[in-house]
Amino acid sequence: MSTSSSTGFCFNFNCRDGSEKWRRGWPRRTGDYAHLCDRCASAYEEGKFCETFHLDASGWRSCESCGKTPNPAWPPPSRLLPLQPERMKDLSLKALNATVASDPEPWDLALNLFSGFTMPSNVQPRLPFEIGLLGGIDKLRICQRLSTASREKKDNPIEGLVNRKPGISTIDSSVNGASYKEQSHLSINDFGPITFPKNDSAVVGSCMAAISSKSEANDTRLSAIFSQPCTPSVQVGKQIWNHNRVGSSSEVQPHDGKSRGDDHGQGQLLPRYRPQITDEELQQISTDSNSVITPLFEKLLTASDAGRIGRLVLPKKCAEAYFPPISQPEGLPLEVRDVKGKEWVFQFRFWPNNNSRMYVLEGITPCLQSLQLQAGDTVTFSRIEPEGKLIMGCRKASSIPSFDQVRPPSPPFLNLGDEISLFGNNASVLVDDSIKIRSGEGSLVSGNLNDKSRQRFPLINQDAKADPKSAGLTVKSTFNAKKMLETKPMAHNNRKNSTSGTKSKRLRIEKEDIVELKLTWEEAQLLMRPPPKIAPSVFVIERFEIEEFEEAAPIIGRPTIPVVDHLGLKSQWAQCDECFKWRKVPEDALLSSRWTCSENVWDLGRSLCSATEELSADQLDELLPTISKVSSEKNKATEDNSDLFVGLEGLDALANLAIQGEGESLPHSSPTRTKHPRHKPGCSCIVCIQPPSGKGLKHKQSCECAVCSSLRRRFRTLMERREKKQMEKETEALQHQQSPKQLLHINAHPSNKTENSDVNVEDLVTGGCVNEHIGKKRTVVPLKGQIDLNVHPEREEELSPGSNSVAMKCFSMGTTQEDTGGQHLPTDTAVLGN
DNA sequence: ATTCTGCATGGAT
DNA sequence: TATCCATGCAGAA
Repeated sequence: MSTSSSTGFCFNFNCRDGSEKWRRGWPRRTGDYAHLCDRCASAYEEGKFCETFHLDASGWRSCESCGKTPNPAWPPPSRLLPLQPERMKDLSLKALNATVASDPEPWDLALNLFSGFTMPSNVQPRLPFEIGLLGGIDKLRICQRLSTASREKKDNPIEGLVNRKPGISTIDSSVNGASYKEQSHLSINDFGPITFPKNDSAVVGSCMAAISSKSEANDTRLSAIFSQPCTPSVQVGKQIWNHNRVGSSSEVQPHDGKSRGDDHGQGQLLPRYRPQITDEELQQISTDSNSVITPLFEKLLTASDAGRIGRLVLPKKCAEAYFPPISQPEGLPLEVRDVKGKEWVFQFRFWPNNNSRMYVLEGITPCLQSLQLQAGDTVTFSRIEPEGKLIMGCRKASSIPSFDQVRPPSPPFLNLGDEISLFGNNASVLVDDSIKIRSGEGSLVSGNLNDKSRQRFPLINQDAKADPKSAGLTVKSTFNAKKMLETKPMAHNNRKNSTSGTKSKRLRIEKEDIVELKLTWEEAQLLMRPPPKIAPSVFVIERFEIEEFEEAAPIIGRPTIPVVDHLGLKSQWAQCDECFKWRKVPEDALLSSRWTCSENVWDLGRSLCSATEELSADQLDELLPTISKVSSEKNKATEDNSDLFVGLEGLDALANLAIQGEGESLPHSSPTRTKHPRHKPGCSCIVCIQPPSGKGLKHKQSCECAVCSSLRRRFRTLMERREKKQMEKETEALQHQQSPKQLLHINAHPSNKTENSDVNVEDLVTGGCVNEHIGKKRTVVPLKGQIDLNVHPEREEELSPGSNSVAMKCFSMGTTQEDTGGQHLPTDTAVLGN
């Protein structure tokens, strides 16, 4: 075997050794040869590839350790792959072998050719299809399957291939000590593509595994699951469905008289149920090196699935294909082991539904909670051999491509309902008529021209730095991210994802799996900073000045208070998140959303919280008259809230605070104060995943998830504020004594002429915005335009009217200060020190 | 009042 | 149109 020199990884995906010296493996369709590391090349040459996933052998090879069959799906060692004559005497697949190619790429070809299904390149799917090896009373099914297959072959060339020559195979296998010799028919029920390794010696690649039996009944159902590679990583598993749980042969018969797996001529499982288990997940599932794992199917958890009802709706085809047949609605207990090795017993049952069945797994809540799964996550069902046990794996939503990635490509101009994803920040913007984003040069026109309170705005990662390079928080990069995502074909074509309806939105939101930082459009505006040294062009639409950045998009950073001193020098005041002292920073300083004195690199003398504040009390009062008042009001309310939870501890209290915050985030006077659907069983929002009864999924004290981190931060802020209560009261008293002062209009930047606000800047960024929501219980002016990411899209018009342009302009932010009446107040009025 | 249960409904495909 | 399935919902517990 020759060696070649190139960089990269071993073609054995499960090896992936990096090397510069490669040995030649199997010939590829390109005419080239797969390059293998020494170890794999040796294994290849010796035909030691195995279908068993050996944990201790870094891949699917070294079958010396178990003596099992070569991996049929592995890119075949074309000359050396031994057959398994005992198992596969005749599978009538030679015709197939002549049709499909041998190396990995033809798999892809076959995928596209046969099913039109393209796997994402970033996953290593195990796409099983089922070959039923039927005997006994299943002969009836044979006819049905063949019939079905015949109907389908015109649509599925590969099945046509199979059925063109319906093989009857004699299978001699030994499973769990039982030996069976069966005649078998091949029938592909699911996952149409089927290819088999070509053998240069014109021998069919060993392909079949998975012999199952049903010992009590005459029904012997043999099936093989083949994992289908789309990359050089190819793995195969076998399904041995042991029907021992099936109590009687009466249950063998499907309810509708059709064969199991017969789906009325629509023989394939939907792509969204195809398992896309990664090697890592397989490793997680696998308990020992000799275990054989067959991914069966997976399901994205819906709100209903993950809710407290504890019912997981199973895809009908999957349930009928991979779970034991049931004839009574009561179903059967089903033993399942989760990836942690914990054993569970679910009730596998069905409900009659529209002359059909709806299969569910009942009692999954404890398991889901144990795995910390929620809506948007994915559960996978696999079978592990030789135990034949069902294994339930999981994939957190954060580890799979975002829903956003499955959105179909859209033209450069975003349309209503389009969503922008802030790359890497779990942030999203629902684009509606309140925001138009121009593509192309990445320019942004921000403005709310005729809003109907449909604003939604990014969930800002509080830890995101203002630096656009690190945070990717500019709208420009956002859009680029979207475009990037659009270019990625996504195979996980969940039906919900392709819709823009209520459910899909809700699900998408739930999947976001992040703390719900509600931001109004105004708040978001405050967080936006013009790019340094870029002057926007300003135009006026309906009296509103709109800034447009042709060259660069604004970035998002910490709001500050711009000031101009008596010398005309501009600077900003920024408040430390830790000590709440105000520090002066340069005019063009861009601060992270969370900023502390330690980051005050411009004034090292005040780079510690212990350093005294530059401003005297009077100066501070002058700087922050309105803020103090607002703050005190908030604190007053916050204090009330905190008292409510004084008896609670830790995250329970935090969760309750969050619940309070959510509940109070919208005008409580309005019957539609929350746009969240009723918190009912099935709801998996942050509120509902904290069961009121105290049971269920809880975040541990040590939990560092985004939710908990944010809640802790909020709680800390809350407590700190409480300690400052006395000081705030004094300030408030002072405020009352003072005649109304000129409002201090805060803007994110002196040049930002879009809007002003008398909001407490700190609240916006330090998590105080949530405190503010808590405090809203006591405030008068509703947070018009408040963005509730749980908002019901179709009820958005129910939000209080007038939250559009006026809210956009006024930034009342829950204050009771005088309304600007929609009049534009130039930022330039926010001058301090003059 | 809450949870459980079984089925119905309706949107999506 | 038929089917699937996510979720609603009413009655029971």
